[in-house]
Amino acid sequence: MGVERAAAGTSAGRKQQQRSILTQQKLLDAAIAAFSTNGFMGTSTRDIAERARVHHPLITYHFKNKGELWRAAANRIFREFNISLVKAMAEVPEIDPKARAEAFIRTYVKHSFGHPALHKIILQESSYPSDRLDWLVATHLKPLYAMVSGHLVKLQELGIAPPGNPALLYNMIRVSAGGLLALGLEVKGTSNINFDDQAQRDELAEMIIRTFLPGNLPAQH
Amino acid sequence: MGVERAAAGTSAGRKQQQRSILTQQKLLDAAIAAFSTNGFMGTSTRDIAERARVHHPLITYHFKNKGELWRAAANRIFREFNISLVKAMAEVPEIDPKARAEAFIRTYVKHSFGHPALHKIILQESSYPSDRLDWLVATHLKPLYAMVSGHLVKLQELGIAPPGNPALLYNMIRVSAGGLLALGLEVKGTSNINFDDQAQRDELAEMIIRTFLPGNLPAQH
DNA sequence: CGTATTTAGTCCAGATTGGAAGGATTAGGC
DNA sequence: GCCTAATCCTTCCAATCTGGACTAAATACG
Repeated sequence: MGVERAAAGTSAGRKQQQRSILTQQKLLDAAIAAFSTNGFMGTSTRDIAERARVHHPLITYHFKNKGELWRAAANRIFREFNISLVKAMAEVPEIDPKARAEAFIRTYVKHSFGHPALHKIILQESSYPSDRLDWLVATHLKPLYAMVSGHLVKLQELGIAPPGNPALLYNMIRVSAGGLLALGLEVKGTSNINFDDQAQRDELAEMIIRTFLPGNLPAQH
Repeated sequence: MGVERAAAGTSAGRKQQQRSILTQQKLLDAAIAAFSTNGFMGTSTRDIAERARVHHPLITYHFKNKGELWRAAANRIFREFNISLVKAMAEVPEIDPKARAEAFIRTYVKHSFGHPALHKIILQESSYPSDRLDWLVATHLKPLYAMVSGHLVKLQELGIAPPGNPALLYNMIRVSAGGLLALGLEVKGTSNINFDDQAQRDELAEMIIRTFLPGNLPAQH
């Protein structure tokens, strides 16, 4: 997994050099930044190379072409997100569904701010049909929803989350965190909110929890 | 107001011809469609002209340049939205704040689906700083928020809307409607939701109301 | 030290860009 | 029904950018 060199299949030869994986990292960082602000079509390989301070034909060398680079970038974004998620969820007791949901939301919000590309890429690709969107949905988005869906329904049954179509609810929560982030610049201009401020980020997380998980766990006995 | 011909200032001459305003309309429609899916930079004037089935130099003639065309498009989007809003609010009794808020949300959702560009344009422009974003915020977004803000605080005081920073709440509501719409293609792929279905749109509106306006009006006496 | 891997440097053929210029056409006012 | 301003069509351009191919130099690994 991870970053794979796309050059000729020389699996028997020497091992990958250090500087190679370094430039790959630089290219991925740059690609994520560029793609998430300008979209796939709006980004040129030259722009990416420039951001990475690397000569642009190296993209071809390391990633075969622009499309593969995009996919590698998306993979990294979601891999990192999944790691965050797994780590956070491991710290919460299995038996308390509300606490788990809260931890999920806090992690989601926190990670989103640290890695805005997570949402921006999705938004960019959602604006028109493409193979990339199909791939994104099939590879990353659908599995994520599948993982969360069951828990969400359970929260609704317990009266913790508001009733209604769970898919709608899931997406409302998602955009409340990620969509707001994507609108960061606009929100900053329109109201007095500035998500550079850690306190305001925390406030958003708590607000989402308060709004979407208003109920309490029924008393045990 | 409205569409203004940007050609040489011949205010004393004849009046605007019918076919002129027709092509302007066609260009505006096409511009809105193009800009909202591909963003300002990702859209070429030729693309717009092609969609409008009009020769591309006519853009220069009617709107001076690409930037002015974008502004005219944005103006039309928001003008139409405001008209929808005013019309809907006129039908709700002034004294019932919850009913007014519900009507606002229903109108917002309904209009968003009929005119997806309203949100897509904002999202497109929010992804990086630009004069266009500044203009959008100052001209349309900030006034809208200023109009709503007071009412929202009142709803919170009445216990109808959840407590917390009203600006955050406002934006959460906004993206729950518009952001979901912008993600339409993705949501369709990920879950079983299809916003082409009127019933699912209504369900979204009701869900937003249920979630963001959970409280009831205190009994009068 | 040799060799496979990685990088630098060049080049390309084509497409696209926003916009200018000038002649043809149409419609509105008289 | 004409005359003229308003509108439209056609053509052109110069600049820039596109993704990617190709070769030679440089570098690090074994």
